[in-house]
Amino acid sequence: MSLQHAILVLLESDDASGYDLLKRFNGSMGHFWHASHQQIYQQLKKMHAAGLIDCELQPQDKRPDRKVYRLTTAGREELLHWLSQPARPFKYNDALLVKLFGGHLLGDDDLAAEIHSHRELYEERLKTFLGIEQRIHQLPGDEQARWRLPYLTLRRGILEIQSWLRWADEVEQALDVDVSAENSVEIHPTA
Amino acid sequence: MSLQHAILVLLESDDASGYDLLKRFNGSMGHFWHASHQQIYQQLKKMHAAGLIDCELQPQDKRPDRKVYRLTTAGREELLHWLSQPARPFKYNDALLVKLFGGHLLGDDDLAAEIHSHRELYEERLKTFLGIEQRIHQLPGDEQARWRLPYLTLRRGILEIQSWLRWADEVEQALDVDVSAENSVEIHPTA
DNA sequence: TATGCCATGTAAGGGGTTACATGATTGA
DNA sequence: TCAATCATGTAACCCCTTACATGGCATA
Repeated sequence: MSLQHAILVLLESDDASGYDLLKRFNGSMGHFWHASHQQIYQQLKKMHAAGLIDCELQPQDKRPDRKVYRLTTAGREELLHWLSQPARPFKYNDALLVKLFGGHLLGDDDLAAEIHSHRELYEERLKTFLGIEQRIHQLPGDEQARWRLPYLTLRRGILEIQSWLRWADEVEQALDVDVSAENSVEIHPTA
Repeated sequence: MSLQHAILVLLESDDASGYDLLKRFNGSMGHFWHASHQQIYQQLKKMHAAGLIDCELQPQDKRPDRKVYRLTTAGREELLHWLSQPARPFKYNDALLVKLFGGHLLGDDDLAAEIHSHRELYEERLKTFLGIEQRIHQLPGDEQARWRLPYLTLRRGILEIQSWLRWADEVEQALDVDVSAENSVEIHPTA
């Protein structure tokens, strides 16, 4: 039920098309909310039918038409109502940890390889987030003030990934895998 | 599709009823997998129909009968197959951060109060996890070895919460709310 | 020539949530 | 007496995923 409210939050700060929203879910909101394009288009349809958002068709030449959505009064009220209620605590459902939990059926190096590939994903994301943080720090003071709350959510993303990486270090130590040798197994086989 | 595999992992280490599984999802797996009792019973029915698990009925006096499930060969194969494939990266969908992101529609003290109530949840969980960690540390060496992988998942839970709490400190500083005065507003109003 | 971006959708099916339902025992 | 624990489920609904579908423009 919260994708709706995530969309309302985004539309409150700016009118947008489904495609715009998708990009924002992959961008400024990407570290704490995920949504696929199908989800978004379906949800927009429902919200429009429910009167929470208006739609204006913007024809473009050489491009498909854009349907630009805007909050209605009812949408704004729904958003304020949702904000006034306690947010539901987050539910973790992490397949990687299920795998590790049952990992005695696998070899330690298989587990280490899995951790390693996730690590690469997280390291890349961390770079992106730190880049965004840099850009926010370089904004003039009043602009920075406008980004105060999104900045705090970004900080969550950064601290989260850093903690994940520290955990991955622990795991790799525990699995006792020589990471530095990983790419040279065939060249320098253990004697 | 992964609840199924979480159940397979749990049944691999021990036969269990739906109710047992529920307790384990709230216990040793609680920090990385959540499942409701309806979800579990429905899933068990499907898995039984698919031949992944067997069921034995254990009558009890003064208690409802228990249906105890056990992996079949097909179930074990499915589990091994799933383990051999890369785990899907985790998807964050955190309503609290959506709220903070759109929090300019709310007052800073409302936001701080929300963070505060989540903090209480997390602090309690951290205590529980640290307690479990202590108990694992006090086990004899061979028992400790058996808990090696679940222990690593527990470490993830601990590091995760600690990083959340550090973030909450940052947020509370940024919101500039005097936390120590929170419970004494009526007694000592700001002059 | 192929990939990726722009921009929108539908349809089927699977998964998850909410509400409803039962009923005895034990401890505060 | 009230709530919690033990122990199971059904039914309706909503949400999300997967696959399918279109089609032009720009860049490598």
